[in-house]
Order: sequence, then C-alpha cells, then structure tokens
Amino acid sequence: MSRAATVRDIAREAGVSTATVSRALNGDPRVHGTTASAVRAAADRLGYSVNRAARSLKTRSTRMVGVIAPDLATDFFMILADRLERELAAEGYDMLIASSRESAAEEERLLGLFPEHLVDGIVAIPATGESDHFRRAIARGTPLVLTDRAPGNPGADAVLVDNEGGAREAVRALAGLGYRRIGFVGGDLRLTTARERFEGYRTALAGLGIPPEPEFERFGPMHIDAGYGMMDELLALPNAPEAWFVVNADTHVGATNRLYKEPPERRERAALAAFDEMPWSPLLRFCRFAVEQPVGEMGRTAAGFILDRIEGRVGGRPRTARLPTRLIPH
Amino acid sequence: MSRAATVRDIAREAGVSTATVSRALNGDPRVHGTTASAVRAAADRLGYSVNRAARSLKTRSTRMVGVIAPDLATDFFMILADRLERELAAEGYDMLIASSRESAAEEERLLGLFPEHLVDGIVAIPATGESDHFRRAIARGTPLVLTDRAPGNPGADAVLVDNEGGAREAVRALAGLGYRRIGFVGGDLRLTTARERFEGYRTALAGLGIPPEPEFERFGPMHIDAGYGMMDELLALPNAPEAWFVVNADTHVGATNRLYKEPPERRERAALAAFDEMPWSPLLRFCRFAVEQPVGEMGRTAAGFILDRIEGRVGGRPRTARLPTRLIPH
DNA sequence: GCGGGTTTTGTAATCGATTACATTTTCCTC
DNA sequence: GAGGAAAATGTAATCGATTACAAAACCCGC
Repeated sequence: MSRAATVRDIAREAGVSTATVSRALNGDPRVHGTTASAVRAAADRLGYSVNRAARSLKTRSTRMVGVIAPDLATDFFMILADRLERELAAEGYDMLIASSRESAAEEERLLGLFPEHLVDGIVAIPATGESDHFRRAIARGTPLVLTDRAPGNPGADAVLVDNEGGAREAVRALAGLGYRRIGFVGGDLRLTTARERFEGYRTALAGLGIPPEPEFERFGPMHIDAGYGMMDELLALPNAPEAWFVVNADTHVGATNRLYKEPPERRERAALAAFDEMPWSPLLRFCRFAVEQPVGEMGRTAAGFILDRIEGRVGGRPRTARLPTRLIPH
Repeated sequence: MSRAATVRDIAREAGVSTATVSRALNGDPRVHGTTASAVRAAADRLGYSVNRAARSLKTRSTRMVGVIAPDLATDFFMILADRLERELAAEGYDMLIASSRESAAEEERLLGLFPEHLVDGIVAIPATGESDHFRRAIARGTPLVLTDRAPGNPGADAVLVDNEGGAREAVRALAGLGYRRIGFVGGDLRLTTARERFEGYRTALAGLGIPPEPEFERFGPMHIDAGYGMMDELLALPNAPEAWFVVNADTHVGATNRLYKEPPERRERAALAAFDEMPWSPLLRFCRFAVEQPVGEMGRTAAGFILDRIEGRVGGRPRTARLPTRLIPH
C-alpha cells in the first residue's frame, strides 16, 4: 500500500490550504458550503482517514475512555464494561479495554500507558487491594473512576454497590428457610467487595442471634477452583453447614460443582445464596437466592463520573456512588 | 496539573540534547552508560512518561493490536480475547478491545478508527455475514485476522474451528444414547459458525439414516431469549424431539431454561448436546455432551498470524487455520 | 602530538493535523 | 462605487518524539 493520504494531499487535490481542509472535515461553520463539499469529495477520492496520532498530539484529546479490568473472561466485569460502553457511545466516546491480569503491577503499567495520549480518562476495576498507583495516577492529573472495588482511599471517584447490605439480605433469606448452620464461601479479604460481603454475612448472623463459627468461614481467590476447594473443606467438617452464602458467580459455580458430588440425601437439603445474578444462576440446582447487582446503573453512573472529570465539570472532591442490590429468589 | 514533562525538559535538566534523551530512554547502545543513567534519573525526577501520540506519529507503530468483538458480554468472545492477550503480551504487544455491538456498520467504523495510528493490526470476530468492509480494510493495507467466523472470502487470514465436525460428533453421540428424534436449536445461517454447525447436524442425521425433519430445525439470533423461544416452539410440536443439538452457550442456557418448565416425565428423558464447553455446562441438568472449542490454540494461532502480518513476515496469500474441537461427555 | 578510526553527542528536519493570526473576498448600505 | 463589517481562506507555528546527518570527543599507535 502506498502512503496514506494526508490533509496536504487533499489540499492540493482540492486547490485549497490545509487549514481549510482541516476546518472543512471537522465541520467548522466558517468554511463555505461549496468549498466544504469539494474538500470532502477530494478526501473521499483519496480515501483519506485522519491520523489520530497527529490529531491528538495537537488537540490533547482523543474522545476515548480506557477501561482496565482484572480479567477479560469474568462475566461480571465484561457486563459492566458493556453497559459502560453503551453510555459512552451515546456521548460520542469510544471505549478501549485492556486487562490487568489481576496484577497491580500490570495495572500500574496500563495506568501509565493509557494516558499517554491514547485516552482522555480511565475507568478501572481494581485488581487488588493496592491503591498507591491509583493515587499517583490522580496526582498526575489522569481522570479516573474506580468501579466495583475501591481499595484504600485514593481520592478517586468510585461507583460501588451495597455489598454489605446485599450479603446481609441473602443470609437472612437463607435463615428464613430455616437454616442455622450457614457457611461462608468467600474471597480475599483485601478486596473491598469480599470484605464487605463478609461483614454482611457476620452482621446477618448477629442479627439472627447465631454465634459466628470461624470454621464455617472460608476465604480464597474468587475463582471456580477456589469455590470448589472451599466447599470441599466445609463439607468435610464434622458438623458441616447445610446452607452457604457464596461470594460471587465463579465461586458459585465451583461450590455447586462440589455439591454435586455429595450423596443425594445431603444434596437434598443443600441451599445456596450467591452474589451475582447470572443468566444461568436459576439453572444451578442449589441456588435459592441471588444478589443482583445494578450493572446498568453502575455503567451509567461511571460514565457520568468520568465524563464529568474529563470535561472538567466537577471539582477536586471525589464522589462516591453506592448503589443498592436486589435479592432474587429462585 | 502542570504540563507533562517532555524530552525537551529532560534534555535541559540533564544538560544534553533531545536526541540523546530519546536514545537513552530507548536503550540505544550508542549513548554512554554514565549519560544514560543521568538521563534516566532526570526523567524520573520529572515524572516523565512518553507521549505516544508523538512517538507513533513519527515511528508509525504502536505495538498494540486491536480486537473487535461483536459483544463484550459473550463468554466465548472474551475467553478468546483473554487467550489472545496472553500471547500478545508475551511478544511485547498490548491489546485493546472494542465492541462492534453486533453491527456491521459499527464494525466498519472501528475498522477505520483503529488503524488511525492507534494499533498496528486488528483481530476481529466478525459480527455479521457482511465482508465488504473487511475486504476494504485489507485493501487499505490494514493487517487483519478474522477469528471464529469468516464471512464471504475477504482474503484475510482466518482462525476457525471445525464446526461441521464438532456438531456432527455431538449429534452422533446423542444418537448413540438411543435418540432418533433430534431437534436443532440453531443460529442465523448467515453466520458461518451457525451454518457449519447446521451442516454437521444434517450430515450426522444422514449418516445415521435419519431423514431430516424441517420442523425440528429452528434458527434465530444466538442469544438466551432466542434459545428459549426455539425450544418453546420445538416442544410445542405434535411429535416433538426428545433430544436437541444446541448451537452455542447462550442458546444452551435459554433452551435449558425452557426445559425446566416441562413436566418431570418429559424432562426425565430430555438430553442436550451443546456447542461450547463452559464452566457451568456440566451443572446444567440436561446437558449430556459439550463441544469444546480449542480457545487457547485459537488465541495462539491468531496472535501468530497477526504478528506475522504486522512484522511483514508473510506474503499476500491469506492463511486459514481450521482447528479441531473435542467432544466432552457430562 | 598527529592522523585515522571509533564513540558519543548535537542540530535540525520530520511525522500530520490543528489553530492563532493575518489576509483576502464577499456583501451590504448609503 | 466607497467604506466597512462579516465571511472565507491562507500562512506558518505548534504539539513531542525520533532520526538522518553532522560534528565533536576520545583513543590508539607511532
């Protein structure tokens, strides 16, 4: 392929200056209608497409928002990204996603890579409990919104859900079915989501007058295998729980998988309540309740926050939204 | 925030020229070790980070690969993206994802947006049966690799799976359980995946001496709701199938959901075989077989193809990889 | 301490689009 | 048709990093 056409080429082709070309193509009302059409025609003829590197070098804006997610294959993150994308598209912004692969170091690298004139702002789903790199990014002036998790207090806008309340409700609902021995299949307590859901679990038990039983509380990475493993340990206890609160969708799958291996009489009585309502949640045998997160609302709020930052509509004080969950019986 | 530091600032700070700064920061062996350290120190002191717009304007390369997926919330696409990302990261490339929202028009827009000096090449999962815009992108010189689906024959490299064989095997396996009345819960035949899987279904029946029954064959968008609807229609037939081949993970969820609503005696005998092995597939009640796609291998192959194109290691003739699936009994 | 090679560093052009400022053209009104 | 405001266009600087080419510094043996 030959060299791509530039404004210069169009200027020559249309017999005008590069200034006029640039203005015509960007819809500047100052160029005469006739000239504008001629320029557009020339651009079409040459198959012109703008060089964004050059443009953003000059304008310092890209109209793109970057999203950093810990993992591309985790449903919840991508559903959130999907909702966010719709909102941003409606405002004329494009969205780019990159994965931090659950690593704070990689996250920091992306936090540096993205602003280097690739995106105007960043929406991140923090990968770990680390927060210093977020603080540094903000100090550098990067418009930043955290979603789902908010480690430390890096002074960024944040869009969160009421994890504590959601978990509390779910555990209460299990108790409402008559269960007293309720296990906790949890996540790494350094993650705010995992910690808050654990607090909800504890609070619910306290409210029900059930003393906490440390043996019933398991923690691990919020993945399928860990869910399986934690359920395995809980089932091995001499006086095992019969109902479980499960911290998210992945652990839910793992825990369910493990339960399937139990003898029928034990399975019969098993009941789960899990965070995250997924399309397949109602199909999982033991799932009695799911805590639905307001993903659409989260996307909408995050889009609003980041656009406000980018377009400078809002001052230094960080905003936090804490959205309610909804308990869904299955 | 004040203006970000530039090579100029570093040059002043370190008492050298911008050329030396650039060379030092890019590890050019021609700069003296002592000078290089001094430059790096100055850069650190000023909190320098390169302006990629400026760099790629000059170098015409970004070491980034763009991925266009029809939908961010579809597991299979994101798992594929995840595997691809790992491969690219290993080669020092970053990956950016954007969603075409199942629209050829949006796909075309991204196909134009991405190369404008944002990425060096594109890996796309085509959204529709359209292929002209892919052809045009290639004509423009954009390094492009198609995955999963390959509409038309746009002359791009493609990484595909043996959809026909996978579906054939799955239907045979259902027949092996004794079923003769096997329904097809399918997808839009304009998509190569849907079409090839349908061919596999037909071929399997033919091989088994079972005459095709058009009433048993349903087509629609490959989504949960459509899966539910198609299953609904199939169950309403006077002499309904008792086993079903389901075209992908989403329709699988929908179809299963619908089956749950059937009276126990009918559910008892129901059996499904579905394309896509997901973590939760073994947990779905009626799923007897899943066709696993070699996602890791697809990512690896796609990464190899696109990097070969970007780095000009391969000529004009497009390459196609057709990878085998694996039947998994549940 | 001088010629010739090797390192190391510097100067200035360049990538392509945007835009401040300057200039020309158009269009009224009197 | 002169004068002046408004509209349209042009000139050239600019964004920040890279790099071709030029120049300087250093090292060596004799």
